[in-house]
Amino acid sequence: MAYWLVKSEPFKWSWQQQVEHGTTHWDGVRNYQASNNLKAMRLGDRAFFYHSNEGKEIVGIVEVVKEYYPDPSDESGRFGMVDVKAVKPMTRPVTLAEIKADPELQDIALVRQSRLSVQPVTEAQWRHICRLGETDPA
DNA sequence: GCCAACGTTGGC
DNA sequence: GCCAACGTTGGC
Repeated sequence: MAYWLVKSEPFKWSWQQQVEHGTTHWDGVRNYQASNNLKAMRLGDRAFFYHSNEGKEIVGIVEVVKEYYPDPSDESGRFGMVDVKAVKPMTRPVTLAEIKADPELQDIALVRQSRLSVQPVTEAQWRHICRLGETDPA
């Protein structure tokens, strides 16, 4: 299984809304690198749900329940989306400041390529962040 | 609100 | 195919 991180501005789409809706389309991605990461997602992969701008912290974990397919909101037909479902919240949110300050997380895309909205996470990074968030990584 | 980083567009 | 202009993201 692979691990990922997806970003959302809580004003547009918050973790709370994700929990209330259960399964949702992760649509609206209009960046090739992010889209390629969506394409690489497989059923059962997990992703951290990160609040950008407001909060700047990882607040929960979602699971991929449908693989890449066309995004009907994209008129150009170039971009797709996946479906994700809320799995569980982080017991304790893990902030960007903590991640930046952690020597073991210096290579994470969140630090190195901050604008990318869909990012890969290594298994080591996944476990480390789960430990910081006092959350079972499984 | 500012600005750095970076992606995209379009003229040539 | 280059690159200047412009737009967007997102941290601060």
